[in-house]
Amino acid sequence: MNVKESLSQVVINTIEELYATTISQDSINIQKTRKEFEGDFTLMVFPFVKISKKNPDITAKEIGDSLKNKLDYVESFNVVKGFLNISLKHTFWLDFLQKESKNDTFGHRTPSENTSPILLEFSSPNTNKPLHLGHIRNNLLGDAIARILTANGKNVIRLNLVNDRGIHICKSMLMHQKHFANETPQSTNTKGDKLVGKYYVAFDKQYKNEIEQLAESGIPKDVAEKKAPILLEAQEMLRKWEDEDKAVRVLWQTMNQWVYQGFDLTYKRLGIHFDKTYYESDTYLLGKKIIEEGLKKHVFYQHEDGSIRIDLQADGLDEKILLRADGTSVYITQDIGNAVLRYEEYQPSQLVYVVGNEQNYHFDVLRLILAKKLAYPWANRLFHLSYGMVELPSGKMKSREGTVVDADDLMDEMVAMAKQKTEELGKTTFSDAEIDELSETIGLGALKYFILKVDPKKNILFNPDESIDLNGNTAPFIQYTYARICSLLRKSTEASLPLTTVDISRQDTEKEILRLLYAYPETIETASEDLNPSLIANYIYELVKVYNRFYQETPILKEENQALRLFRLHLSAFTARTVSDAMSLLGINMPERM
RNA sequence: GGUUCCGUAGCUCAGCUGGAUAGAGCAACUGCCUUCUAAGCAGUAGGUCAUGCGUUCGAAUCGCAUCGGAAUCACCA
Repeated sequence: MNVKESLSQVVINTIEELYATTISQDSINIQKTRKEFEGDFTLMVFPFVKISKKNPDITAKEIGDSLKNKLDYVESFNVVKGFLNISLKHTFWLDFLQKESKNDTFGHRTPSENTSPILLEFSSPNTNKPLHLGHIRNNLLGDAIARILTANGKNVIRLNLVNDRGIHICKSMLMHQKHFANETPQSTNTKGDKLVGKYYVAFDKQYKNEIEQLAESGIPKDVAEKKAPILLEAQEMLRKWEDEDKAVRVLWQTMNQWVYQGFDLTYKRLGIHFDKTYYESDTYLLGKKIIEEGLKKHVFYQHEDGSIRIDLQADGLDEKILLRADGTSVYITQDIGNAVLRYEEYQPSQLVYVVGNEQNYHFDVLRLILAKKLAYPWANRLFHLSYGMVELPSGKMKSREGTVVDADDLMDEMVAMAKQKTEELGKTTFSDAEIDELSETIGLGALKYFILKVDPKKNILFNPDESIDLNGNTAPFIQYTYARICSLLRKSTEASLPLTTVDISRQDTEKEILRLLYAYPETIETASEDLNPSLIANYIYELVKVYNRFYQETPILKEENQALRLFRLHLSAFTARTVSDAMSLLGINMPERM
């Protein structure tokens, strides 16, 4: 039981004794004392004044007296208006440091293998174009959430669903066949996904030209968009693919392999991996049977044009197509099938989808159909982790128009910036190889932190001209703090000596650091429950900021009192470990020197 | 038009299960390296928390309305 819990329990008992009223846990609000007041934790007593029928100050004092009596670690308290500020004995904090600084899994829950897993789908790329900054956000969020859930003791299975078939892939294939048939990644010395992406852009260019030409010959634009010869050819190619035409399938296999080889490099550099990868070409027929069964049960109905539909107007949504008139499936059909497949395969406690907020409506429909129409009792376990778009000053990124920030280019740029900065600062004690490794750690760290520190549901504005900062609330700032502590520990000859008794009752900054460290487990818990890595990032920043103030203002190795010196050393080591652990939950590495 | 999300300092963001005087970073200005790594620290300046009404002892936080922005309402994924 942690302090807040035991304080809460005693408050409940006290209110019962003093005022003969039973209150619930929910009505108790205890938080970290604000730094301008004295104390460690603060209880709001306003909710109890109606019960006590006394003014807030008297009520606070009565509760404070009781807490002090009943809990031996409560040192004192003060009352400011209706706020009861509770100070713990300094030995409480020393004990905490002593115990947890040796605990390698501080803040983590031990993983429970036997519980039903959480399925976490993320990334889910199309194979017709390379990954861009928007995909980076998706991948980083998915990866960080997987790590955070695991730290909170959950059994997480990372899923990727690769969209490897469809008209968009045919567009790239067609352009390759028509204009670039001799090209391979090797022959052009190009990353496979980049090469295929080039064809996709080329298709769009030709398509637009054809529409324009048709329009000039007097054909209305909306008709031209459907009749452009190049589009018809792509559609024909998709039909051949579905008929398993050998030549088309071979080309498709070949080009997808190119893309996968490219993606693998990008994933590897980002530090992303999956436990299982599904391919849409294997699963795209999945939902059809369920729809047909639903039709028999009159959950769905057949429209006069032959398509199968569902009317969701009673639930505030619209009519939705589930199967086309020709019997082929649409996206929602596949997702219904996928969800059922996954449920049957894993019996998950949750199915989380990391997908952009542009698909909010889609997931509303999906959950509604699964829950209300198909009556799957597990449908409420579906959770759409909806994140905001990454926008440029010019607006949304569009692959087809080439207005994207390419994932690989951005990583290169960040690493180059880190390297330049390192050289500017005159870090001369590193070998070339060490500089490269350090630049990778710093550059990628800066990128990841930049993305993950923002609340997932908010849009991110990325200005390529300003790029990503390396100062202030950034990963390099945090990494630097870590490296400085590592340096202290390397220099000290006492780092392995045990903590000894020391009076820290007046060490306010140190106690503030300890209070923050104490909050690490609950931070992981909240981030896990909310599926929100930004809570971890903000926590780290707060901790590091206070530590830096301490580092700057207070002698550590140079402290003459050995007991105090050891205390500060242990505190520093514990901070470094916790910061590093928290950063690892964001997938960010830490350098021991920088 | 319907639905959902967003609106906090010049810019980028914290703070939101209601709590004390709304915080950081960037940009600007001022100090601090003969002392543990200055990728740092301290300070100055910058706010009608979009607006209005309501609920409450207490509202940036909750509710309603209005205004602004985004997404979506596909036989695309």
